[in-house]
Amino acid sequence: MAGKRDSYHHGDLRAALIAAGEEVLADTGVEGFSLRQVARKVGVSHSAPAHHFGDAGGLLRAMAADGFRRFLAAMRRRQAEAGDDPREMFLGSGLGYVEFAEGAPALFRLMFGSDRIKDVPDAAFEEAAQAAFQHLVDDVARLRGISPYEDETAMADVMAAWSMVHGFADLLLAGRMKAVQAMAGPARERFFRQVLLRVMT
Amino acid sequence: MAGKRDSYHHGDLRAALIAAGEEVLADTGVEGFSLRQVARKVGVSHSAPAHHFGDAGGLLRAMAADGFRRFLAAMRRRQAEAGDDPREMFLGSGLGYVEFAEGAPALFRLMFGSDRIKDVPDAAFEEAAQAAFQHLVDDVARLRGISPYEDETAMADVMAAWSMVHGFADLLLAGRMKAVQAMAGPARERFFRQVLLRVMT
DNA sequence: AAGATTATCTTGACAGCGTCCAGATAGCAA
DNA sequence: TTGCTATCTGGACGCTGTCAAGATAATCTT
Repeated sequence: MAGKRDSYHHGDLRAALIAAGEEVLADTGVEGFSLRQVARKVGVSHSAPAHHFGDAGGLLRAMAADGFRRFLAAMRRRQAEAGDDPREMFLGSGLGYVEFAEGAPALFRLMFGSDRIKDVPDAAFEEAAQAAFQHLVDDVARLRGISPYEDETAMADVMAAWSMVHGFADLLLAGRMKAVQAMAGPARERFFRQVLLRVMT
Repeated sequence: MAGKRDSYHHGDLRAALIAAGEEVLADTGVEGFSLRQVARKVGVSHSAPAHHFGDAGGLLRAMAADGFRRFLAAMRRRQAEAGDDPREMFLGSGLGYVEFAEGAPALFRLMFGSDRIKDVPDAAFEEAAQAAFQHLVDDVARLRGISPYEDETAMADVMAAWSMVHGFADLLLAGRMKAVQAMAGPARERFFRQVLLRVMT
C-alpha cells in the first residue's frame, strides 16, 4: 500500500490520502494521527495534502464524511439481512451501528465529535451525517406508522433509540462494559437485542 | 492562576498540575492538550511534570481519575435533591450524569476512552471509574429490590440505563441532537426524564 | 501546434510539541 | 554539619502542522 509512483502527479491523490488516512487512524487513533505519516504512506511530500484539504482538519473531515457513508451502508446491510418485519429491521440497523463502531473504533470516535473536526462547518460531512440520522428516523417511522417529524412521541422514540445504541457502542469501545465484552458473539447479540427493544416498549 | 512562586520547590506541584491541566483541557480539548502549556500556566519548567507523572499520559490519567470522582459527586448531589423515591433517585443520577458531561465536555470525553489514556492500567483511575459504575448498580438495586450481581435481568437494566444516559450525553456533546439542544432547560429535563424512564418500564 | 495559464506537487523553513539527560537546588536524615 | 534524595531547570533531539517559494505537468486559448 506504500504507493511509489512514476509520474510527478499522482493521479488521484485526494482519494489515496483518505484511504491511507483511515489506515493511519486505525493504527494510531485520532490523537496520534499525523498528516506527515499519511503523506509518507502515499509516497508524497509532507505538504502535498494541504493543496487538497487545506489543513489536517480538512482531511479528517473528509475521512469522517466517508465514514458516515460506510456507517450508513453497514446499517443498511444488516437491515437487509433482517427480513421485512419493522421490528427486525430496526434491530438490524442497531446491530449494524454497533458492528461498524467495533470494526472502526477510531473512525467512529472521529465521526462523533472529535475536537479536530468540530466547529468547522463542512457540507459533505453534514450531509453524510444527516443521511445516517435519516435512516434511523425511517426505521422508527416504519415501526410506529407515523413520521417522527409529525409526531412528538415518535421523535422521542428516535432520540431514545439513538441514545441507547450510541451509548452501548461507545461504552463498548471505552472498554467499560466488560461483562458484555466477555460474552460470545451470539450471546452478545441476543443481549443487545433485548436491551435495544426496551426503548420501543 | 498563573502561579509565580518564590522558592525553587513548588510545594504542591502535583495538585497544581492537575488543576491547571483541567483548565487547559477545557480550553483546548483533549487533542490540543499540551504538557508544556500546563507547565507554563503553573510557572514551572517544561519538564517538571515528568517527575510527578512520568509522561503526558500520566497526567491525563490522574486528571481522568479526578474527573471520575467529581462525576460521582455530581450524580450524588443531584440524587440528594431528588428525595427518596427510588425512581426519582435514579433519575437524579441520570440528570447529574448529563449535567457533568455538559459542564466539562473535554474531561468527560477524556474519561471515557481517549486514546491518550487507554491501554495503560492505572489503579487510581480504575478505582474511581469503578466507584461511579457502582453508584449506578446501587440505583438499579434500589429500584428493582435485588442486586444486579445476583439477577441477570437487573444487570441488563444496568447496562440499558447506562447506555441510554451515556449515549444521550455523548450525542449532546457531539452536537448531534439539535432538537434537544434547542429546548429550554426545564423542557429538556422533562424530555430526558421521559426518555430515561423507558428503560425501566 | 505553440504559448500561456492553472493545478498539482516538492523543498525548505519555522515554532511548538513530548521526551530524555545532565546539572542545579532544596529539604531531610544521620 | 554532612550526606542523601526528591524536586526542578535548561538544553537537546526528532517529530509535528503550517507557510512560502519554486518546480513540474496538464489543460486551456488562440
